[in-house]
Amino acid sequence: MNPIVNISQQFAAQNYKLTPQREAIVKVLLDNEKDHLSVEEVYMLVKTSYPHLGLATVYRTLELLCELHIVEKMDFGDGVARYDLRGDDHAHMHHHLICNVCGRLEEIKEDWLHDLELRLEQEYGFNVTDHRLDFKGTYNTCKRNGCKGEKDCQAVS
Amino acid sequence: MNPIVNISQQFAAQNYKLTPQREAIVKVLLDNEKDHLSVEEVYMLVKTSYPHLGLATVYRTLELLCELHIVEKMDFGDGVARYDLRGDDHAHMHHHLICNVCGRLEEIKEDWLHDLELRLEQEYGFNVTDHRLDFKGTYNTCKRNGCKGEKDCQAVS
DNA sequence: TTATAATTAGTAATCGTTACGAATTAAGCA
DNA sequence: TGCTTAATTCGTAACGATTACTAATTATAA
Repeated sequence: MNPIVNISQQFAAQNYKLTPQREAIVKVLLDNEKDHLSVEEVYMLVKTSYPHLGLATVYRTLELLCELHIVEKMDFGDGVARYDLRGDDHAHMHHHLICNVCGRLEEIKEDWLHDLELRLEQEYGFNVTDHRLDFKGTYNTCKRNGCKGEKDCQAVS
Repeated sequence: MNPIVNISQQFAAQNYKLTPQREAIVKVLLDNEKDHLSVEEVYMLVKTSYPHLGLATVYRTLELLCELHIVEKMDFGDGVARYDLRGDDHAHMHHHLICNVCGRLEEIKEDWLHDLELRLEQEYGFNVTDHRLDFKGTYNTCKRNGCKGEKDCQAVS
């Protein structure tokens, strides 16, 4: 199905309207599905198709999309929130590799935590609804061309 | 070894001084080893033993401790940075369970990611220097007593 | 059309964090 | 001991991301 139509229906189902502003924002997200855009980035991109749109609307819309589980808010500790369209499927198959050298961010869409989550249920009595798994490190290919060295003290444990 | 002495040596090794202010902050961290204190919390706590200490000093000291790998900065997406003393050992055995109902935060000190990190090295050519693994969910014991329901849209993927 | 509610725009306020300049303390050396 | 220099601290101003607020606009429904 046309993703815009699909999202429009999700809006309607919760008594929200897909206004032109909201649609423009959703389109930016769809056009940049591979990225994890910050609010500022969405704002810049959306301005090309909807110049008068306000920053606050971007914030509000992303929050709404988040509430509707259409996008996912994430925080890589760089001081800005980032948003990503959330496929219907891979809620639990969504991990990140963040390169210390070039800053590149790769997504891994495999379910690596299923067994661990079973174990949490059984051993800890903890029922997982959401998780987050990020790795920081260096690509071997990056190491070769002028490594800037590891940045200290990132807000990722 | 006395942890303060140990830390004092780590300071000296990098040509930093363990001033009374810094020592007071380290003591707060040692006294609350189980918690993940925010800057504000450290600030409040340290004021009982060192009333004149300034907030900026807390920020600067925690940053320094982070640089020396004595503490670890982390971000649970609640808008404030949190800090935790970093045992010499469990750099890779440090995961979190965050309860949706009561907000309780439990630490898991087992190395659950070793195999995955090997796989990243081999399959992705990615050498992990740091990682982060947080689970959100509910404790079964919590569910029974007045569940507040799942909070939407936390900045944890 | 008119009344009501939802949405938007623009901007002020908030809040965590960082930067800055002056004051204080410590260290090195004559 | 005094003097010089560097490190550290303090208080606060500045900053940047986000949120809150008010007026204006748009849609909805009687």
